[in-house]
Amino acid sequence: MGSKYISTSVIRRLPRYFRFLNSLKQTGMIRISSSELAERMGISASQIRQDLNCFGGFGQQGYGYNIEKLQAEIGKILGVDRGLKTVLIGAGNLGQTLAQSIEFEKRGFNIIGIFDKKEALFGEVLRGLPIRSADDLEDFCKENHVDAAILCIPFKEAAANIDSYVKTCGIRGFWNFSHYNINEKYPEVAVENVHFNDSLMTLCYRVINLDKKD
Amino acid sequence: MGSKYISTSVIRRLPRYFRFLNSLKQTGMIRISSSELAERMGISASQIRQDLNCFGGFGQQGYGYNIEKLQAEIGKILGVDRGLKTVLIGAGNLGQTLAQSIEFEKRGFNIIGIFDKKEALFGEVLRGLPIRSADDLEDFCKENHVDAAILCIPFKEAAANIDSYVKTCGIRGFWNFSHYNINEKYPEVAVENVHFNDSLMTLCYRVINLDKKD
DNA sequence: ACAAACTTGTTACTTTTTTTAACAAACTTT
DNA sequence: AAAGTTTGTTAAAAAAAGTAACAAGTTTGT
Repeated sequence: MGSKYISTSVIRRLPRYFRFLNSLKQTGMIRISSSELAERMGISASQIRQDLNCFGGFGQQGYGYNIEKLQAEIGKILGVDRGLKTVLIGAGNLGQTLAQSIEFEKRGFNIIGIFDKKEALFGEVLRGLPIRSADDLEDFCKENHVDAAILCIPFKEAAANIDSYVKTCGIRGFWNFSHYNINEKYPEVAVENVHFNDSLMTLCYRVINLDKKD
Repeated sequence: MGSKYISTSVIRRLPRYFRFLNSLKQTGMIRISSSELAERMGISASQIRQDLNCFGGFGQQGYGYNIEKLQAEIGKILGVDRGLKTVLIGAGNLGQTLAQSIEFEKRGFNIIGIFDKKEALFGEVLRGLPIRSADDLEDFCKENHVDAAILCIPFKEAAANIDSYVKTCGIRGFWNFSHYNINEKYPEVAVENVHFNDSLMTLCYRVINLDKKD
């Protein structure tokens, strides 16, 4: 199997290709060349060809790329149909909203359990799943293989429980909404951070300093 | 005023310094050297000194940095007390959750208006503010100077209204939860994207390819 | 069937960005 | 006043990202 290391910037462009090709597909277009795709996406043709080349050859000289096939290939690379077994940890305001509004199945995840500390929430149903006690998470993970977790809990909770999540529960991927730095302690797991506060502060800086742009 | 261009990586580290110094402050520590801060944060002392140096000298040779003062300085650089006048556009599931659960005032923003297309929502109160009709946004922006917008609307809505937001409303900063690429059309405004779907797909790829890490 | 026109996969090169190292100058402590 | 710290700053090194170029394979038109 291709075991080549792929740079972060390449990986981060894949979802955009995936989405873009999807919209092209819906217009009925059948094929596209790297240069036309490049122009439409506002990037360079070289970059597209080089990005794709990390994973293999999906086009044909003189023809270009079949849009549907290319999208399918990128989807396969990203693993959007893997249905990774996933638990939502923290069913507060944010956790509930994510559970209700995101199409996890189309992005490679399958939510199989929802957990919270707060007794008042136990039994409430979200996305067809009952909210369970966080105390039952370890047992749940022993009974069900769990690949990933969505972490919608405060920093302190994350810090206190990360050992359990990684070592006992065997979770290998985290969609992390807390500010706890998981990779510092466990560099071997996959982490995608979504740090609202940092993102906001960055935006604030940028608005204030618009004159310094570029 | 310092008009030097600051790289994105530097800016993105500032919020983390800000948060970290805050927690140190709360332990009662008064001063810290770049090398000790570096060790605690898991980065290099060189990098800290160089990052800070982009904005001026906040420490003292032989002494190090006064924690409270340094945090205050970084807060000032980020503009966390600017209270940028901000509207929330889109008060659906996500918009409501953000409005309710994020401390905007502590991150430099001041929410002064909430808008949505959906008539059923008009008048409902969020964060002490009534949800207004999206049709009134332009008028609202003419009466109130608006610096930034939180965009919790679908791609198509964003694409259809971005001209109004930028040109008519004069909004210069976007916290963008849609997939619409604002900077492609308006490179002159500040944008912070939060793309849940892309983030999820990236995580999926990473979990699947954990063996290729590093 | 053949030539002209395209377009990819791939390698090498260039540019930019990011990180690390080093050290004189300045302050603190004893 | 001397010894020990630690910064601000410049320069160098390393890493990453992006661009260009082209041989080889396809398609299209005649």
